[in-house]
Amino acid sequence: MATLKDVAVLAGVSVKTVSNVVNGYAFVKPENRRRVEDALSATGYRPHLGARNLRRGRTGFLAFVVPELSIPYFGELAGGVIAAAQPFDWSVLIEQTQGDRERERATLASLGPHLVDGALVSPQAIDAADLARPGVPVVLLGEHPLALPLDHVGIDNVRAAHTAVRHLVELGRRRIAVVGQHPTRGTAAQRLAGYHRALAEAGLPRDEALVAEALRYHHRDGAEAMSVLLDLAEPPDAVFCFNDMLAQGAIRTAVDRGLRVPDDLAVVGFDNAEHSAFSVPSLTTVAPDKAALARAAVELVHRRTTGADFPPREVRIPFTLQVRESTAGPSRPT
Amino acid sequence: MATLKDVAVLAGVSVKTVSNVVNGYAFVKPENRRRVEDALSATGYRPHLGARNLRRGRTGFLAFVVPELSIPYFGELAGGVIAAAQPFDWSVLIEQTQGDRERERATLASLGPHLVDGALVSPQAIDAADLARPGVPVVLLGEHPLALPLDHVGIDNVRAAHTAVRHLVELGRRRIAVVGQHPTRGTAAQRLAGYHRALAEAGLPRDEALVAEALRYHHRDGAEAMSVLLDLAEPPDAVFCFNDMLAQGAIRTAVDRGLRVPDDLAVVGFDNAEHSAFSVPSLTTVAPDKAALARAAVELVHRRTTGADFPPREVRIPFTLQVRESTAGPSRPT
DNA sequence: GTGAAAGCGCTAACAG
DNA sequence: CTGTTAGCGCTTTCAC
Repeated sequence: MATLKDVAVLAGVSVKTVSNVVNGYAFVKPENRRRVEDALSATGYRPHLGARNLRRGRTGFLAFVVPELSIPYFGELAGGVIAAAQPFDWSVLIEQTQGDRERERATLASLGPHLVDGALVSPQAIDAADLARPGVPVVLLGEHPLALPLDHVGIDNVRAAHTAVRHLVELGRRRIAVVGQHPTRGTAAQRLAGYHRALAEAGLPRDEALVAEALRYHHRDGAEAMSVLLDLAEPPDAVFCFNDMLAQGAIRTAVDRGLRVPDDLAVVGFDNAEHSAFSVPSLTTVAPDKAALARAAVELVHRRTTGADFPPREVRIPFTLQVRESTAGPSRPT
Repeated sequence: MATLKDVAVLAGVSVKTVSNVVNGYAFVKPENRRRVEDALSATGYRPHLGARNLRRGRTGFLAFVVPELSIPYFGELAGGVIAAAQPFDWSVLIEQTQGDRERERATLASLGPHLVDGALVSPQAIDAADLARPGVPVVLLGEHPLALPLDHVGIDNVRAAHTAVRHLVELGRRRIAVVGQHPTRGTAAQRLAGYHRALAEAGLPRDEALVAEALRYHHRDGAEAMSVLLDLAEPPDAVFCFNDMLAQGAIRTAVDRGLRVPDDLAVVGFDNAEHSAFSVPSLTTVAPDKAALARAAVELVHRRTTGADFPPREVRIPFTLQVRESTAGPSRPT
């Protein structure tokens, strides 16, 4: 590979001049500029980003820490983050933690300024003590487990859950269950709060038996939780699941037991995975604006990396409730 | 951040000695080793990977070039690649091309040895002329568009398609359609060949009207293609889709038209997305061993980066046909 | 065993 | 406007 020096020798100028041309510095003698440009294309020169960044004191990388890329929501979000980071000349480094607290801790700890300029984190299991700042700006994306003074970009989870459950109430459902309660996940607590608020407003009693836990938020977890709920003496007539995979798993269990969705059981999900618009039945779900989420998070962490100093920001991204067949649809022909 | 030099000064030794300790060089005087280790933990030293790699002449990065991370198949694959790259101390750089030929070309061209040590590529639209080697080892993953002498890791697409279609034949289906034909995608041609072979073996006629194109392989494309197929004078009684999203979209259209799956229309997909085991009906699909795919590809590109010289390798990863409700299930109660 | 010094490819002072 | 030089943080000869 050609280096700056090679180009300089070929063009008969100094490295500085070549560097000036490469970096678009305006004041270069036209004659020299031409010769440099010729040499540039003759050698097929490409700057060594590592060396440039070493010199500039930046790394050129942004970390995106997620539980698993195989969860469609994070896949979609990651795509958005990569796209949003491009204008800032950032390459995105994706780190998977499997939602494991120890790995989240280790990952965060390893994220020094040597490796990345900043980080976007969707923490699952981590708690306050673990979030010792890794020395680079961190913006929490989606999850915000703690009342910590950290930048956060997300939707209003309490309000979103409230909207979802109120929708079920308005459809006349009385025994509304929830799937996805989680011991440490901050958004789970917030969504549960929104659920409780909606119940209270509707004058419906709380029933702890209707709150089902899920640890991994995959289809299987939703299916299993639903199974337990349907075994109750008084099974629910509706269920609000904390993500779409849980919801699809829940629907699967309901159908296996011969229930009709939404007639016997109405189901609401969360995240609006692409699939949910096409499933049978299609899934009513809370739809955050994922592209806006990614963009806002990248922009915020960028401002931090420029040294901007302001109090921790809480950025709220809009969401909508996508009403589909799993709550409002025609009962499917049999 | 502490540098090697800082540590050296604190420990009262030279940089070299510190470097030796950090890199696990055996012969360091115990006394010095202790002092260095103390200084190391006192300063919280972490090596600057960029600088190390600059010096070592490697980048520490592996590129993974995909159309879109929001496609669950690529999300799952990316997760596997990240995991498989870890043992080689590689961070994975994911590049999205949106399946666009120009962006694929540009991405490949930008992948110099300055940026990454190697690349894994799932090319969608690119053709021979564009695959001018970017100067680093490239391994094709999944797709292999051309009869080019390049390393390739994938499943036997002809055989996989043949297996899928034979399954439909054995169920007694006679008008078997295909969704996902594509002008440049190599795997599409291979899957079509497998389809034709299975038809021929069964003594079924070819009918060009039963071959539907799809450009983006999302749900919507499958839904639209299915719609056209169902409008035929003689609509199909089975359809083989080139990925699971197309298949789910096709099912959606069938259901919307009041057809029963699998009774009126049997559907087979490709990729075995996690979702397909839980959808209603669950989807019969070709299931490649994705973890093995990722592992084999990473290992192969690693061997290339060590300078190993051997003729282009073709690595075949096993697959299975997951038979589920969309072909063999009970007709769903109505 | 360890120190001094060179240099990976690049940019930023600083002269000129 | 352009050349020279130092140095980002690290590893690696090469002496000692």
